[in-house]
Amino acid sequence: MDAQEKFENFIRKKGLKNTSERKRVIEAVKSLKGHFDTEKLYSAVKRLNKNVSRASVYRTVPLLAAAGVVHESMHKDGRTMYEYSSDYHHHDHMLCIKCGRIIEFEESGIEGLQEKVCRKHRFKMTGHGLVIKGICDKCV
Amino acid sequence: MDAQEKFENFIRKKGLKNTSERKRVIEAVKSLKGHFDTEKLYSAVKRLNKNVSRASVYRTVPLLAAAGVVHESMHKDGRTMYEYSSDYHHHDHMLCIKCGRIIEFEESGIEGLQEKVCRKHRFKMTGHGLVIKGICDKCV
DNA sequence: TCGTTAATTGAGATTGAGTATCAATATTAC
DNA sequence: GTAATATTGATACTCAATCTCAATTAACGA
Ligand SMILES: [Mn+2]
Ligand SMILES: [Mn+2]
Ligand SMILES: [Zn+2]
Ligand SMILES: [Zn+2]
Repeated sequence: MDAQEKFENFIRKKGLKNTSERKRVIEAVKSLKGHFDTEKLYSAVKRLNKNVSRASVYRTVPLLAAAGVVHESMHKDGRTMYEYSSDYHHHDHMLCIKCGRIIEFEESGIEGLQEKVCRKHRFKMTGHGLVIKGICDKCV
Repeated sequence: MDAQEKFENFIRKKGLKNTSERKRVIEAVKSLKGHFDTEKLYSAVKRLNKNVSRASVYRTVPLLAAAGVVHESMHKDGRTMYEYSSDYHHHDHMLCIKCGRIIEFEESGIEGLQEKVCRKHRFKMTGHGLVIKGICDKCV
């Protein structure tokens, strides 16, 4: 499903309004490759000559996350990083403390053990994030 | 090893100075139970009638982390949370999105799989953090 | 103990990401 | 089209975190 369409469904279900500003923010999201924070998204909006205020960009991001158009991926330098993927499926991240490179990985064994731990604590998981910090092979 | 002693060794190795302000910050760390951010630590310093400026408290925290006196545990509301433990051993966290409760857990299977993934990517892990978000048993 | 050197401190200014305000405007349902 | 309501944007504001720099202090060797 297309991002605009996905967001439209969400908006309708919530009784919100599908404004041109929100559409323009989604265009900017699509133009970005990789991981980004809200400030970077705001820059992308301006770069595309879309006129959306900083306030509205900041207000739109949580909606995009709730709609599943973007995914909160990790924290870097105290900022929440997001990522867009048309066909998202879950993964975790390694973060190189020297060059800042982000490596994505999947490990179903870890996912399974997380669920086991949650059952043990009667904890209803809604999301999780694993970040491994260290030094990547290019920085040794 | 005591926290003061541990920090002293670190300070000496780095050629820094063991000031009374730094000692007072460590006293404040010891007075805190559980997880805290830097602002909360600064409050604790004041509560103990220790006179250390905000700037120095903020400057000291990264040193404490580097010395292993405190451990960076997770991000909550965009803030880095730390924790002190005289006999620290690694654990991960569940965070209840309703009440804010933090549950600690250990799962050696996950630790092992992380190492496996790192070997696969030739990544030299220096640290990691897993946060599971969801709803705790008291909030169902 | 004294003096030299470099690290550290603190008060206050500054930065900057993120939020609040509120009148003007746009969207939706009917 | 109209009414009801959500949204926008310019701007002011908040507040954690950092920077500045003169004054202070720890460390160390003579
Ligand atoms: Mn990713
Ligand atoms: Mn903990
Ligand atoms: Zn690297
Ligand atoms: Zn709870």
